[in-house]
Amino acid sequence: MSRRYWLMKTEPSAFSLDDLKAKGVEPWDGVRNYQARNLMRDEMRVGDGVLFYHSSTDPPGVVGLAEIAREGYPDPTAFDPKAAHYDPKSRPEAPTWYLVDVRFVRAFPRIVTLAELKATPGLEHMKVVQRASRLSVQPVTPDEWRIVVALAEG
DNA sequence: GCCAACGTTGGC
DNA sequence: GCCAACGTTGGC
Repeated sequence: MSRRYWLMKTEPSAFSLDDLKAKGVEPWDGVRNYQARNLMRDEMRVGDGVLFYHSSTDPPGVVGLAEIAREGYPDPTAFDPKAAHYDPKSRPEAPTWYLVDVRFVRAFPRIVTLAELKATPGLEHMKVVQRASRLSVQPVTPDEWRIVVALAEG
């Protein structure tokens, strides 16, 4: 199986690429969406590439690269009554929610804004450019990956 | 702050 | 199982 590619969204006020750079590796916890859960639990492999996307900021866009550092495992924050994303339906013996660990790779020399993604031929089918795209973990094709990296670093 | 899109919940 | 109401996301 060859390396695959993903886009992962985060609000930088909560967790930014700089935060990931400081930590090195971070568990991507708190995702409570079944499509995103399925991708993290079933599809992501160690070494897969991640476009790191900042949302709910001005401007939103891809700010750098990360990679999958650990494959899917149960999200411990779902079991913790004090955690923000606690889910009593998820139990350790039958977990509902999964996460992966993400490792910092590099920051782009400049942000590739959402507006730029929308204006770039070849990226029309990226989920993130589609209206009201709420999925916080999205697959990216190899061509889309190359185009975005070339925009930032080309 | 607005609001469209979308996922989830709950009444029936 | 349907679907209206509701909550959340996230761009603008």
